[in-house]
Amino acid sequence: MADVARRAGVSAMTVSRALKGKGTVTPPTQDRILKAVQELGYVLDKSAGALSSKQTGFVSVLIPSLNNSNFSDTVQGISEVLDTEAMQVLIGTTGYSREREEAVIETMLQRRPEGIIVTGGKHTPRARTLLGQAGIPVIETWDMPAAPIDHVVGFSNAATIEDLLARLMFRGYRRIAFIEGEHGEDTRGHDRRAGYERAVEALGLERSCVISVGRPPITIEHGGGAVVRLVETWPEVEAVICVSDLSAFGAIMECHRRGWAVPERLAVAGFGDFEVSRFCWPSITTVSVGSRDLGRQAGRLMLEAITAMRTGTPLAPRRLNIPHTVIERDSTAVHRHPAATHQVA
Amino acid sequence: MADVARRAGVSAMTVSRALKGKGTVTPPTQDRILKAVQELGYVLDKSAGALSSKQTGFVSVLIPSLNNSNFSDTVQGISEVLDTEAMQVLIGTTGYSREREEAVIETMLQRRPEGIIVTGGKHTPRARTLLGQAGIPVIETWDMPAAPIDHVVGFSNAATIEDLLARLMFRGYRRIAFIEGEHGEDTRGHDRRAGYERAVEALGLERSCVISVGRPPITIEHGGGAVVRLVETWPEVEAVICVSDLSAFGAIMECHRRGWAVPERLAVAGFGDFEVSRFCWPSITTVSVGSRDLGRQAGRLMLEAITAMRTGTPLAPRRLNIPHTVIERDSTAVHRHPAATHQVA
DNA sequence: CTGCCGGATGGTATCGATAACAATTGACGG
DNA sequence: CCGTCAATTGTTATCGATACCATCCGGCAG
Repeated sequence: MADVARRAGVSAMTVSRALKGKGTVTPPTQDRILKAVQELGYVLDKSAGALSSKQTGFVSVLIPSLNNSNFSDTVQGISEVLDTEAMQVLIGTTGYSREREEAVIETMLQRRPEGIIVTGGKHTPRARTLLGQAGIPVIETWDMPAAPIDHVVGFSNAATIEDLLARLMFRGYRRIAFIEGEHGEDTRGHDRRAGYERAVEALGLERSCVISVGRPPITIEHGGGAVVRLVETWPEVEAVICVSDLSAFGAIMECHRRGWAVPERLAVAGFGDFEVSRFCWPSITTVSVGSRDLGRQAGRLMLEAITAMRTGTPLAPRRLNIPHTVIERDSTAVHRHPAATHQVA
Repeated sequence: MADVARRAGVSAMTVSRALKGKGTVTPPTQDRILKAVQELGYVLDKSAGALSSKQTGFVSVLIPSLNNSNFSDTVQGISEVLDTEAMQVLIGTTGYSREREEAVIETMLQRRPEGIIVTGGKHTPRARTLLGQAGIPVIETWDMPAAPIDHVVGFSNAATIEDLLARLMFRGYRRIAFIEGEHGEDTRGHDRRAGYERAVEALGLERSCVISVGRPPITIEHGGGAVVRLVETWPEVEAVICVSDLSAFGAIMECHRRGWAVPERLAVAGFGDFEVSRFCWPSITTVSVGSRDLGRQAGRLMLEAITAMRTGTPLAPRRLNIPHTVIERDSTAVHRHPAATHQVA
């Protein structure tokens, strides 16, 4: 930077001001500086800038996996918003493990992000401590924890499945099963299953039929395996809710393979409104939470919180409840009950 | 850090050494320091460390989109390897645009990454200059450019499609079409199409039938729309190669919807070996380049290059050609030609 | 004509860690 | 009992930019 300053005949301080558009620099000076920058091929060093200004321009985002389009959509939404303020997203993946999450949080904090967005509301005690003491805004997403660390932009996973199940019941389905991963790791999946159990009871359905397959993340393949076990175990089941659209898709494809008509023999619903669900044949009934938009909202809240933090007045914890929508499609389009008269989307 | 040093009764330098396991610190001293760190809840500041050591521990990775599992798999592979050396990946997305790429590169360089991995071998002139002058290892992936900037870990997109087309021909297909996005943006898609054209000519097929739909990225939906246009335009076509598995999937689902049997009425192949292709009904013939492994190899090369760079002896440009595999599945399983006798996987 | 004011620019200290080198310590052989 | 060496720890300068305050300048009111 000193080189640039010399060449432009100004001080380093003025170069710094010119480069970030802040402060006041006379147009001719500005031009001379930019020209010098150009000629020397100089590139600003933000690490150094971060050190002195204490503003790293980073926001950390932790997600279970990049390979799940729900989460990568959320990241995209966050990035979109943060880009407008020249903030950069530092992505970390936790592999659906709380221990990994703790480790990743620790690594991330060494980079001094100005805020951190995590997926889910369940964390190891140490992770909670780390986040709480970091002195930066924290946003938990994709969940609605009872005792948030700081801000929340999420929804109740249980509630989404309760609504979905109610909708299926309204359509006339009575024997409704649930396909999920084995417990312990994927807390959001666990919550959805809890919602299923609760709804089965509340709605007075006959009994709950749950098939657990594999360790999270539950894949397309798991869905296929699970639906076979389901039909063998409880042939009378009329519909099944899968913990995610991917498993629902796998289940449907396996049904095709075996000649089980969907939805006639078995109706299938998922969660997450993945792109594949909209265009699958048959299209898949699902719950949409607007992953991308969820990300945007989290991003906006984060910007606000960071601004507040810079001003010295931390933002009081916010709690944004993202609405979800049950999207009924062809995979649950058989009306088994006379009360069902709606047109299916 | 000074606080920690005081509490542990040592100098800051010793704390620094203790925290990074480098140098030599007596076990009791080490313990005292770690205890002090614990008690004070101190977290190392790597930005500051980066400034003085000139090692940021960052590697930038630029991909067109997070939403494409090929690319997110590659990132995952890269991360896996870099994690072992405590290097962090800074992801940037370019939205399939070279202009965006140029802008992202510029932003990234301000963070002083120790290496940068980009997708594709086509860049704006300025982007090339920036990368070339950055003084760090550069790896181009997912392509095999004639004039690489530095290292390459990739393959020829054209060659993959040539092989795929040859395989379809061997299976007896003669009238083979291609579905792609509109040109100009997705250079890899463009290369694949070029491979198609070349193969059609080389193999003496009747003529090339190309349907172009939408701006990249080509989605599932585009595939569905394109296949309809294809069948309307050239009813005699027997097989179609889609620029990616997603569009192939969309095409197949649309065929189901319209009662066009796959592969009997129309065989469909894709590119990329997405998870969806393996479990789709019918399973989709595709070309696999092992995205995750490609990432791992790029990661390993990057580590080597960074080590070499730190030693002061830049690594001579390497050129890793990643082998691809045509995976034949049910979506092209009709044998139209007596010569075809192989078992389909 | 004088003095004040605000916009533009420069000088200096500093952010938090680490590199490089200096100093200290203890062990061991002669 | 002393000198030497290696292991351990401390001291100082520095990385590159920016915050903060000082300075300079021209314009304008009185």
